[in-house]
Amino acid sequence: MADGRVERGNQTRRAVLDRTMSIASVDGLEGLSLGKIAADLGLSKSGVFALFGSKEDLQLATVRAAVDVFLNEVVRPVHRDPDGLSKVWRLCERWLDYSRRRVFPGGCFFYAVSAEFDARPGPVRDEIAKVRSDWTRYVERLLDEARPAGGFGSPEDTDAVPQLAFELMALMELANAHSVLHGDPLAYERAGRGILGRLRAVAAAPEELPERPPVFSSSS
Amino acid sequence: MADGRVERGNQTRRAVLDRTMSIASVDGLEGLSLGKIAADLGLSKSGVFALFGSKEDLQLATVRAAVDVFLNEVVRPVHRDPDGLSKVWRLCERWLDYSRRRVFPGGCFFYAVSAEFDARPGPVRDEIAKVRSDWTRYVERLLDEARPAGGFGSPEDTDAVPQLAFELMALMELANAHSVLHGDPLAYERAGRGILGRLRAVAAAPEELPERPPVFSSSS
DNA sequence: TTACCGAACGCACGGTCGTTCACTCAGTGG
DNA sequence: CCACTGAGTGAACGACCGTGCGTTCGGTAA
Repeated sequence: MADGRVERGNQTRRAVLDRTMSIASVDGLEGLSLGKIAADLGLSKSGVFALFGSKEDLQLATVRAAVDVFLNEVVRPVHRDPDGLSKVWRLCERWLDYSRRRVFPGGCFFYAVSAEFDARPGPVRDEIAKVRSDWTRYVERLLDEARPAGGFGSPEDTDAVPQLAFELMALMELANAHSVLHGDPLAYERAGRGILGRLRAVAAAPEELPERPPVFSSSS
Repeated sequence: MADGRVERGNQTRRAVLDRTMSIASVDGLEGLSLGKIAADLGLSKSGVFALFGSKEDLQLATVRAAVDVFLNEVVRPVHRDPDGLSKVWRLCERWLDYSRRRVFPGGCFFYAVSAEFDARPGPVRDEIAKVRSDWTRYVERLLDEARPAGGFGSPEDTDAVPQLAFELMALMELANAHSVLHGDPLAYERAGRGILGRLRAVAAAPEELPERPPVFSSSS
């Protein structure tokens, strides 16, 4: 089996999700409208509906599709790099670039939908919370793996890694928020500077990290 | 003139805005519904509509009302304190407490509506952007005023203040986001620790700042 | 008293929303 | 060949949306 009927369905689903990811990053997952999507893609409203079963299922599918994009854009490019704080820095660089390049037109997809659903119980919020936990744990794991290589924090300070992960993620997210709201690319430079500052402060070999982040805002 | 008729209108307006601020911090400004609000307050839909002129005007009025709450909760309590990094720290403490106490049930009002409107042009987004700029400038001003007192950064490093303001705000906002999404008060401790770390790193007299933030997550 | 003003109401409007249902049609598996 | 399945259609549904209009009522000012 596989080709023909079901494959056509998968392609349509993919096309729908490409649209909904873009829309949701700007207008939120609640801003998705079956009618609008159908009109955009030249389909019938009921056809789009039937492909996903319900609006909530469409929202969940959109979140999962965005995870896949995020993994391709941010996580996988550095996944095989050698452990160390340089790898953490490259991951952060990828993240800032993912936001800066507007892979999703509204900036980071997960920033938008987290803020939208963070206080609204339900399956969508649960999925978003799970995705964010996974991301947090991944950053912490990379920092943990950098410990023997770069060495930072005293071994008994078990909170150094989550604390540092928290600070890095905070800088990345505000860069996204500030840049999208004010259209100011300088925010990415500030975040990069802050991240490098934190990483160099704990690094056993700071010279392996750049002194300054790449410049995105040409003021000349 | 003044009393009687128009005063009654002002009281109703205040009651409406109290509701809309709460709703918007959870469901967003787009989640406001004239019908719902009217039903909640025992008014007619058209009555609520007439009080504000349009839904967009209601959204704008809600943002401005939230600014007033924010000023009362965060800014004014420390406004007369003596300049210095201690004042900056107290401001950050007030902010974290404002988020933690859920002055707005969905956490920080401006975090919610910024993420909602950051990529959606229009008067509401412009108002939100202006409010955030004002807040940023206030933090930077306090840091600037702390310079002669506490002294930090070389005088020619004109970017030290905005950079530090960016990092402090990033930590505060992620604390709010993480706490609302995951119900985890530990985030406030992490933010406080990060903020104190940054402030103590630049302070001429670090002993005037606490070593650790107050503990909010009782794990015992 | 008379004239006016703003709050608040009731009603109806045009539109959009998510969802349902019966249906066609084409590819799949026995 | 036949039975079946899933993609996609089209019309209709009930609910809710923001908005406009005409009106009522009570407080204000001449």
